Amino acid sequence: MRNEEIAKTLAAIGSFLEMDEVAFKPRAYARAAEAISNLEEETSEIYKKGGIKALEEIPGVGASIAEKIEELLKTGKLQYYEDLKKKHPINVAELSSIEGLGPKTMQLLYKKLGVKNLAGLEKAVKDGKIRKLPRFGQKSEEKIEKGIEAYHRHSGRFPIGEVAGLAESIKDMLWKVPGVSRVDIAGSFRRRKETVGDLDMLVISTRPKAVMDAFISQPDVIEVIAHGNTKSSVRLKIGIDVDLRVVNAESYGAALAYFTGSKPHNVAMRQMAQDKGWKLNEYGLFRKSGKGWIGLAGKTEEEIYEKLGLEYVPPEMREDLGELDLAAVHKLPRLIGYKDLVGDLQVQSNWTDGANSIEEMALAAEKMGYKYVAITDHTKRLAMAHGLDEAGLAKQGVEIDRVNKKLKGRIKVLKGTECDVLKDGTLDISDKTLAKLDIVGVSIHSYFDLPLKEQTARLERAMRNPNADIVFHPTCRLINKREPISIDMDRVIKVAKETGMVLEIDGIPDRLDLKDEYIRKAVEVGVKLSVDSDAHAIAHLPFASYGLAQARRGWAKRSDIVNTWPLERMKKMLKS
DNA sequence: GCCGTTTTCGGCCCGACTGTTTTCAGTCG
Repeated sequence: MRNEEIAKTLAAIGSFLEMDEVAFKPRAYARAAEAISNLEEETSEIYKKGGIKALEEIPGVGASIAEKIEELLKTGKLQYYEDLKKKHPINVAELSSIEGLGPKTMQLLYKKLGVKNLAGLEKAVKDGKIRKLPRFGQKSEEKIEKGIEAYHRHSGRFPIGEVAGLAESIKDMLWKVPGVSRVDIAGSFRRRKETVGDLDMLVISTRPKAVMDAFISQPDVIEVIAHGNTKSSVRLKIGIDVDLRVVNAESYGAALAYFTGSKPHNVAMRQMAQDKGWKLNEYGLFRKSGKGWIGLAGKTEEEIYEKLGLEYVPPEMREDLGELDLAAVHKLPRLIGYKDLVGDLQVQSNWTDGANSIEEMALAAEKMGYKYVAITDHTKRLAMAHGLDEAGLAKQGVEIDRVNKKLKGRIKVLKGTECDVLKDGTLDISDKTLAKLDIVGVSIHSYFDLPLKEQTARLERAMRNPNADIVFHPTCRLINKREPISIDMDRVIKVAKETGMVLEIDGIPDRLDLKDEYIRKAVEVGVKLSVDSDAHAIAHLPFASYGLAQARRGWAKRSDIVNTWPLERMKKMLKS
């Protein structure tokens, strides 16, 4: 049983318990569900390795829930859950994906109208039955109807690179509204999570109404979900929701921290405030004084962290994954900066499937401020990309020599390749040819569905080739499109450590591969990484910044990323 | 049901918006 299914089951239990008005347990189950769905490793693997004790190590999972997970893993069923389902024959997982529908509403719809699932809900809406329920009216019914439409249109999260342009354009639009003196995009976007579910915008304005009106009348708005004085919420054509909050300057920092999240990070922060007898909310940090509260901080995020005795935590680290412990002792790692790259180690040219010539790519890389760029075209197995063979690589080398001569002193073009890893782990270019190149990236483009053991052995063999330097996009995933290959990443990291192999963070928005969690594992054991754009055209070179964001989310320092280093040092680091 | 540098009992984040109510419950983030 996969994590997703376990999480869904636990979440459903939480909802059932909420219907029964059980105290505190619903949140406990919801938290456990959240924790499971955020795990990178499969719970079944954790259980296989460490048994029930290992399950209890998962934050939010205690003895009781661990037992229930064990039952699910062993039997594929859970009696406790089955009993609850018998009591409430409601498809909670399905219905809870409808915006605005919580456990209490589901229960009411079931009791009064017999609604058990989405199909039943759609029928009830169609028959106009919902508006007649107590506490319901025409508007509530319409809201549910719109929720159903939205569900059919889009359910899921967007890769951050796909909405970045949109987010920035809304920000620009808000800036132009009279009275606005600051705009930020908060939420998971600010934390640079690989995908975002919605966008949270924050503004300071002397004229809130003007901002709200401008916001809800943007051309792309297809629905206004909420429209108040301090908060509005809209749904855009592409299916993403955008929230906007207007706050005053005095509490801007508190609001920015609050709406940046993550939720667990915020909860932990608030707990810290509470432990001091203080209160932290989106308006500021307060201490009690007689009947009222006195503000301690709120204008900036920095002063809130400081008052709580914490080092300032960069947004990318705010996931409650240990950063607050380090912040409390002022030992946060100094994360790699967004301007620290001096080269790009994966770039394709029009010698294979790229759009631009080697010289054009080199000049564009120079404009990015880089000192070097590796041309890494595909190799022969990738026929669809017109991959190069040994002779092709030799010919390309001559052209690179020519460009280097021309651009001498401006930028250095490195001879590289994105060499295909064949099914058995051998490379599809001869060692003799590879040995002549500056940089050999290896990557998998076929047989994505080999079993774990075989796939891991395949990549390991490629990594042990003495000419191989970097593993490009190691897990081969495409966000929202293709699952990562089944591979033992602990093993890959270990082999990288042993062989001096570099692992890549590919910055293409729907790759972001390695992902943050694996980056952190690699960084912890001292495996070196590269952050590349994987550009197939000049316009793609800035993709590296998405890779940098993930590097920061993986707590990488400048020293962990080889293409922040000067050329000679970087080359020395590479194998042979 | 979980959790712990005030711990193994007694706490558990908190406020805005909506729709339908005349004071609040439900949902969301």
